Amino acid sequence: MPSSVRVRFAPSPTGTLHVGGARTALFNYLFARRSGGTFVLRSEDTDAARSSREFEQAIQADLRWLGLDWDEGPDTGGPYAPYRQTERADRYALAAARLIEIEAVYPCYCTPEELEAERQRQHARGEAPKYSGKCRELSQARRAANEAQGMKPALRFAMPQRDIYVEDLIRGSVHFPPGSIGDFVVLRSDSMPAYNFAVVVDDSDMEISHVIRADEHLPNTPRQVALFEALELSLPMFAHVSMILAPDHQKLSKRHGATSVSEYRDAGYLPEALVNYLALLGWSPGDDREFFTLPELVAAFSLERASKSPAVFDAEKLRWFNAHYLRALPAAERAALFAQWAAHDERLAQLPELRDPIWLETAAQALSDHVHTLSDVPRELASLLSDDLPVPLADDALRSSQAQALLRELGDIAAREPDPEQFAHATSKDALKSLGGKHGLGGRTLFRPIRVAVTGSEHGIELALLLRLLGPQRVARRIAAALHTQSASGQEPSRLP
RNA sequence: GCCCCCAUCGUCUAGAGGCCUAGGAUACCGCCCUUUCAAGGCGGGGACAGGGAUUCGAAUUCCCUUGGGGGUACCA
Repeated sequence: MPSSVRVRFAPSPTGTLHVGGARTALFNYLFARRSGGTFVLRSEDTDAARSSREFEQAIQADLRWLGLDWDEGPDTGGPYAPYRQTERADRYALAAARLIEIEAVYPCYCTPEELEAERQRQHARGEAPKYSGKCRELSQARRAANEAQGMKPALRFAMPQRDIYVEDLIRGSVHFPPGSIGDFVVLRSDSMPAYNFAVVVDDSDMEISHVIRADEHLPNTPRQVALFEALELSLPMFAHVSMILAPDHQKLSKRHGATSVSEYRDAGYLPEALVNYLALLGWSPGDDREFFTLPELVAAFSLERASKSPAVFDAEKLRWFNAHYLRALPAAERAALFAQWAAHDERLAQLPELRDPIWLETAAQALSDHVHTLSDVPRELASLLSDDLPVPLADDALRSSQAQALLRELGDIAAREPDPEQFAHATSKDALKSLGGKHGLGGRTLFRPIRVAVTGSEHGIELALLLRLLGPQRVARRIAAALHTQSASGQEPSRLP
């Protein structure tokens, strides 16, 4: 049997791509690629008030950034075009006509206000808020009268009163008892299809074999199943993956911080980190592997290993993945990214170092263990290079006469060797050690005063590398300033114990 | 309210009746490495929601309770 797997990701372009949507898209993509099937992108844009082409474009850009490409879609076209619901009105009209013909639907003249009032009443009485079905029994005369008045009815599906079973690949057989679902709208009064109807028509038209979507759609599925059956269409397989929750176990929303893919891109996350992290939310490979490229995910993926329980989005772990991928980047690639991010920062944009590829590669290498996201880059570079940032401390480390003598000599070297290469050579690790030997300093008593003098901080990257990145002029300036600050603080030089 | 789903360390998860004194990752803590901070290595604390039932034996099967989430729209 030719396994023609066809799956779809069907976002509604009413916002940017959410991490939850990205994960759903990823699972669909992986399933399609794994099985040699087709990945379809469909735009569910029937909510005219909230949908826009801008969002549609933005979602596509985010998917591409993640590395997820689709075989058929609104932009690429395909044998089942169009892939935008607003362009498929004729398909819905056809299916609606069929439903009218078999009397599976009826016109409903209730206004939104009436429906809302009805829900209120049901709520007050402690009943399940579902449509009463009152328009179901309207006489032909009544309907004709309403039409004559110019009332535009919605088309409502008469939900069959029987058991419905949804066979779910992840959850097994799910049973919905008769009477638990009210009649729902299929075609709105403006002739736009409602979600449950459009989905069924499209999934059938596009010969979707597997519907892989988030758990929140499971309660909708019996409606869709009823529609499939009323239209005598063959059912796709369903797979409802667990939802992604915020740390407070609520639905992930803006108030929890970044939720959209573009926010993570703008915050300096790498797509491979986000993909890797998202893949492991609600799915596991079954072994202890944790790092996966997209092709490796394709090879490892299966729906059987998708988990049923909801997953909390852990921004810390995503950061950890990102730091890992940043460190693993080839040096030249990392340097280019660092330069790109540094260029956004006005403090850094003018610095000549940022146009020196060798310098950049050295800096990117030195800083790579200190950077979790690319947005850390400007801050790290600025604290390295900006002249107004680190104020040299009057520090214990600078108090000893040996340390001050050492710094004076290092300052002389910096003044004497204006050429960066020569200076780097003169301040290599070995050179520093022998310099320290001359002054009776070694280990921390050697490195700490230099570090404090040139950065104002006790912590940072390896010292020889630091001096090389700062260059002779800065080093000379900062040592002079540090010695000045130290003597101005009124502390007499003291001998080391 | 009603319907549906879910339930292992704080978090992501492994675990398909004996391999579990419950494994890995993250986060946290300690040690090592080291000129410091990181990174890395090693180690530590930390979980089967509760109660019944089935079974020689249950994290694993069944039922109930509790808790969490979702749905109940002319949103998707």
